[in-house]
Amino acid sequence: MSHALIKIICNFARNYHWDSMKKTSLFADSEGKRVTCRDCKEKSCAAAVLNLNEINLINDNRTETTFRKGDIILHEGTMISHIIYLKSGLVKEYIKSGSEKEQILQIVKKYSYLGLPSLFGDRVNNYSYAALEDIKVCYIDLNVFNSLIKKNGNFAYEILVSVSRDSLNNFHRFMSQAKKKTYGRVADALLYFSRIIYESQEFEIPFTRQEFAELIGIARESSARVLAKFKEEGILDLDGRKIRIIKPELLRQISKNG
Amino acid sequence: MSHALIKIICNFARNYHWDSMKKTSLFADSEGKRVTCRDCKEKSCAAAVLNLNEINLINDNRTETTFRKGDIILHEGTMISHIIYLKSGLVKEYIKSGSEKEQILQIVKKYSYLGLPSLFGDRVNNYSYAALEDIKVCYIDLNVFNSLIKKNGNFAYEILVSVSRDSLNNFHRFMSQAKKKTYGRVADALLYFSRIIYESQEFEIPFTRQEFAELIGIARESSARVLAKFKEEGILDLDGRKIRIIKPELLRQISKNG
DNA sequence: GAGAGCGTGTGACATTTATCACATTCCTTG
DNA sequence: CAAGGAATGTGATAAATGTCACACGCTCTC
Repeated sequence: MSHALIKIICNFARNYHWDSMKKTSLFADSEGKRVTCRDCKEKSCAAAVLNLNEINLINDNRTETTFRKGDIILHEGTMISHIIYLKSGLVKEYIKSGSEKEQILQIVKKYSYLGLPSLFGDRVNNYSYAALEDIKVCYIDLNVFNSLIKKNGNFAYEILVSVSRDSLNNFHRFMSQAKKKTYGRVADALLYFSRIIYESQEFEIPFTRQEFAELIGIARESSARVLAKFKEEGILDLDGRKIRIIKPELLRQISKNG
Repeated sequence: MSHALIKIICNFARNYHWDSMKKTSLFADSEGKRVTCRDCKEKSCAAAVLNLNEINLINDNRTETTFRKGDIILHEGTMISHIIYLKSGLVKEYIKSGSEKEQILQIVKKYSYLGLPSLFGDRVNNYSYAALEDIKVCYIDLNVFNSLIKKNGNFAYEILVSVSRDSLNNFHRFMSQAKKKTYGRVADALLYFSRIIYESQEFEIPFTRQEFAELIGIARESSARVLAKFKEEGILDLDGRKIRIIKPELLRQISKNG
């Protein structure tokens, strides 16, 4: 069965995406170890880290499901029972600090796992997750996932890459929040949405101004004022929740200066 | 050679420490896989994840060295050439934002690796490291370390645990900074030193007031005022850089309220 | 022991940012 | 379409925090 078309885990350099044959169809050689991705242009996609048996093992122990916008996927404090992989859509990670209003921590985009660090910690979900739009997720059996990590060092290595990258990203993002003033924070948030979340100069944030302000840790009114000033200065175009960044270099400048 | 006394990597639940026979003497059975730690009381220490061959491989490819207080261990921007493991002492992790004054990110204490997430990222050191006191470190060959991760899934899993735990810790710490006001930040910093770094109510911070203030992202004068107020309220005792926390529960209260 | 240099604490003031109040717009629902 | 409520923008004000200035005390050196 050389070069058979198979369901497979495709290393997308940054993360994995679990998909049906249709979306990430891959060719595998007779051992199922060397694969070629038809869709994915990432170089590291050329070699998958799982063999055919491992791939089948995962496919036999995963379920796929959908959530509607606003649905809660995970509650903080609950035990981790499955690995949850986000196939499509955006998810917000948040905590409810003492039954008050929620605190948004970050936005998770597709091709990411939800709460991976918690898995290797105390196995209790540290954060809650809710869908910002209609999403698709995969539930993977915890034991299967863990045994794969322990049996297949290359797979473990790729997971390490994923966790490390998230760790560094979060570190940078929070550094910025902890050390910067209002203008720098807003600029950072806009660049974050533009470069990391939407990868576009133009996007529509899935938040009210209130939530947006809470995300970056300032007051609602302050965020409105800063956005208005950015618009006035021609840095961006503003239409409700639609934002178009016109002069990203100025935002970077503002971010740099704190 | 059943139960031979060997040099070994001992899983200290949170991290690893590399040590000579003298300090972490372990018994291993004939395969060298099951070990018992004589000193360490941690439960997870009962089973090491490396066999005798792997242990010897690492011991043959590591060097141990010391740094003096103030010495720079790693410069940001340089390529990662070795895994650096901190055997004893405190190290500060910092960045030099644009040749200006340095920005301290965190304190690293013994039994930690330096810059592990960077290793699995782009292999460039993201941060600089300098010794806050006289320290001992181990340099481990990068290829040996990586091949161990890929060949031994259990070892990889333990590294994953370590990276994940750091990631969660940092996340919590920066959350606190990003969302809290001056009093909450100072309280957090004091609890951080007391509980995580020194594990004691009484300690001497290795920083000037200026550096302390920069670490938590406030002005020097503000930190002095807050500390003075804490002293006035009987929350702590203050003598220069020596700090004795008298009422930790009040600090936790302040931290909680922002 | 005198002086320089650094780290530190504290008051006065300036700036930033949050809070409050309210008008306007937008969206939903009947 | 009308009405109500939520979301938003903006001015006035208060509170928090940074900045500046300066004095004190400690250490080091000559």
